[in-house]
Amino acid sequence: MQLPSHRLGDLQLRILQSLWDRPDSSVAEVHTELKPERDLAYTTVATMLRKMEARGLVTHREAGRSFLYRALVAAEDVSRSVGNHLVDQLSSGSLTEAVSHLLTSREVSRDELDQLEKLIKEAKRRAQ
Amino acid sequence: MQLPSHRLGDLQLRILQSLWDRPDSSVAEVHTELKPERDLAYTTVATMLRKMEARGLVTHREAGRSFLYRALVAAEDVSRSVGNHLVDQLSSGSLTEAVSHLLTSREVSRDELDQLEKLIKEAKRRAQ
DNA sequence: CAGGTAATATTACCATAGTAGTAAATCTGT
DNA sequence: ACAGATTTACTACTATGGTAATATTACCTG
Repeated sequence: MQLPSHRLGDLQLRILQSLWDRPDSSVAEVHTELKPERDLAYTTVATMLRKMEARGLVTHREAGRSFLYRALVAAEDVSRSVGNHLVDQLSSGSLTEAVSHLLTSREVSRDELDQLEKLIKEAKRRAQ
Repeated sequence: MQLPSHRLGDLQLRILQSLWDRPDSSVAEVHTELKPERDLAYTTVATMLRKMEARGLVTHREAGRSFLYRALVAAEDVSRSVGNHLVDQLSSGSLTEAVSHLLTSREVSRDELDQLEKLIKEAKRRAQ
């Protein structure tokens, strides 16, 4: 599953997330969900979905007079790709360096740090 | 320091990194450094630098007949911005979720995990 | 001084993300 | 049946990143 490698725009990613959450969404549903964060015209969402379909990112089926869209790329694949890209950008590929960047450049709560520690331990156990 | 924010292209970021590493580089020097990874024409680098200057990302001074470029944005600022953007994209802003994504979607060596653990402890101590 | 070389300046082109207006088709309530 | 609403289709435009060829200018060397 080599997802169409080149970069997804912010809007495209956001739309994908919406579709992962609620597959078989109509344009109206996606538009409504995005409404609070981005005040886009209805046709903007529709056009974007069309373009994304052309790129193989989503597909649709008809239901009555409206189209129900569904993501064609898996959330994990996109996450991995986005993450890898970022790690490459941020630190030429070093994961620890990337995380270090994140830790030092953000406010990280005590709670989050605990969670992170737990994550590492998890990963270690799994790596065993 | 509101860096002319988002969407630095890959090439632009790469050029910035080169300039952070070696300020006052000529076009030729940047070009030479990038040569192994990307086989770009000399003029491509020159044009990109010009465009980046127009965007306020870099500046130059003259030295003889050539220009010496220097980054105008700080590495930390760009790192933070890029990192924040990633965390937003990957997990709507949750750092731990983002790191979790990174950990599960990559091969992470035992050694890296140890380093990560150390990072967390560091951060905890600092947060005290 | 001539000719090569190295540097910048100008110009151009393509792809794609984002945005949206307008048109056409279709449904729906009164 | 007609008005309004919903929906897709088509078209278009801006911005930007990336890429580079060509033109011009300036310098250096024999």
